[in-house]
Amino acid sequence: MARDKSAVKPTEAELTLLNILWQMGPATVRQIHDTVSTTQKTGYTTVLKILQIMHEKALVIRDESNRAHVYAAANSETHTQSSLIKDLISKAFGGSTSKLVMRAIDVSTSAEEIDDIRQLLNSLEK
Amino acid sequence: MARDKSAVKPTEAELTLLNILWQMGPATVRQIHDTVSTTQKTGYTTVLKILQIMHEKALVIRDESNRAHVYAAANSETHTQSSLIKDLISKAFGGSTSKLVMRAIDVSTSAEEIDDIRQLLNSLEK
DNA sequence: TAATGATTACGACTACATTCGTAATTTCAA
DNA sequence: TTGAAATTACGAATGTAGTCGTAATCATTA
Repeated sequence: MARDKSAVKPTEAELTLLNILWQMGPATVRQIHDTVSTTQKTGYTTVLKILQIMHEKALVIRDESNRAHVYAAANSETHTQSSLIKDLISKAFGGSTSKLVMRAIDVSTSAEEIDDIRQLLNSLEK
Repeated sequence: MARDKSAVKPTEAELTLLNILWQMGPATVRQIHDTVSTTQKTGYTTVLKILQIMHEKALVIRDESNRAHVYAAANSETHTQSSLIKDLISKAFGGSTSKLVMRAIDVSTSAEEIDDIRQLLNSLEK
């Protein structure tokens, strides 16, 4: 049975690459590796391999028309964030979104964060 | 270098058992297995093994004074929730709590959830 | 005391994640 | 056209998660 697309949860390394793709837009392995190298020491073929696996899992799409394949995230950042958050809510918050929000709020340290959240809530009040 | 206690992120199976321990309080392997069996078909020794690994990782504490060891969660549910949420914020939300809260809100389907969250925000307004 | 039943300990096996070396392939320039 | 550089493909090695069978240990009772 083929796995439902939304059921594929990216691993940690995969999420790192997705973040780069969301940031840069479609990119070659070379470009992705250059970017990831600024913060981590990861080999070129490691990045390549992970992208190939992500392609099998349909986490990325790939344009093979040129010598250097161009990879792009298959799902939007928003979509992925939602699926990760739903996963966490169901596994660690008994399915209660408000419990997660409560916890998120008391984890916020900076005043700006709290202010942002307050504004968010105000905009809900319309 | 010994791993910082708060750096230990429970795996999925481990989180399942932690949820049971938070619910039931300290319990034997037999009790935990009985509970987990109501929703999953997991062997007794599987549960035992995972608890032993969790003990090595210091995710649980263990009372060995009796024949049947009694296990208990080493950290509170709140503490663990906070650490999981911080992890998710840093890996999928660019470190922004308000982005996560925003996403959590538009993932809430039920009216009660939204109401709960609104009340939560109101109580912040004092 | 000895057998039975329950529990823990141990180790093996599968699957997946991560890493990277090496081979094969392709492109471009000399 | 051939060789160097870049890229993809392949596969191996390591580590962790999850699963469970079997052996060893312990306690109770017949």
